[in-house]
Amino acid sequence: MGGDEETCNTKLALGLGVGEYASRQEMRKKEDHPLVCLDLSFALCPKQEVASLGDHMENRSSLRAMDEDEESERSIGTNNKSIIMNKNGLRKKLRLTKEQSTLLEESFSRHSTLNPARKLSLAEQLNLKPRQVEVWFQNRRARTKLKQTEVDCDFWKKSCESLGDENRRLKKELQELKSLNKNEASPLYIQIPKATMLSMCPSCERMVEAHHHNQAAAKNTEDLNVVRKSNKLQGGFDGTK
DNA sequence: GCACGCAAAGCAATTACATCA
DNA sequence: TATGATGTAATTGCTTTGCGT
Repeated sequence: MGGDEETCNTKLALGLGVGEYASRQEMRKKEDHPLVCLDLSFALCPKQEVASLGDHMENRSSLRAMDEDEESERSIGTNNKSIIMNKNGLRKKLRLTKEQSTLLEESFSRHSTLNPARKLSLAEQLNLKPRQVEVWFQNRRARTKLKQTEVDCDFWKKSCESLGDENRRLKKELQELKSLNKNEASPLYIQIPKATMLSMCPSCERMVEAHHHNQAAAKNTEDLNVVRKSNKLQGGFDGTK
């Protein structure tokens, strides 16, 4: 963004936006008695900019977003990369096209993290801002993690249920043996087969014995950490941290 | 070698918009 | 048509990591 535009935005934000910015709900409340001056600040000074200006300029997240927005705002009017606002000055939410989603998914399946070069090239390819590509990957990683958590949760739930069943069965067996022992005083030695239950851990995809579940869980966490570390390393080789 | 500050990147939590039933 | 549920883009605030001084 050019220096002039930046100055303009800042002045508008301080003069008109800060203190006057309202959430959507507040906006709705105010619709009965709209303040004319608000429209200007909404249209020219997005929420995060107002917040960062109002709070503290050292907020790095906001500055990061601002930097990239400023960078891409150079292309305002030339394509659809700019922030689209509706008539109320509220940000219109982007919906990715099927093609964009497909390409992002393909890219994600190859590598779930981005390096700056890949981010830029994807953004260029998809006609999106680099920040939007970055956000998509972040949200995608979160979705993947959530899915995995659900799978893990399901697995442990089932494991818990079958362990309960096994426990009940063994208790019953013990009772039977005890009563048998009372009736027949003979010191008969019965070898009870070790209760073994094999199941597949969804995360590490190992066969684990039921009584080793806790150990497996610990190992599982370890494995995940190793994967995370190696991913980070790979990212590092790609040029990311 | 150690402490410090800074920037970049990632993540969790949350917000807010769009869509659908 | 209004409304609640759901999916997801976007924001915010924090932590971690690497690098220069």
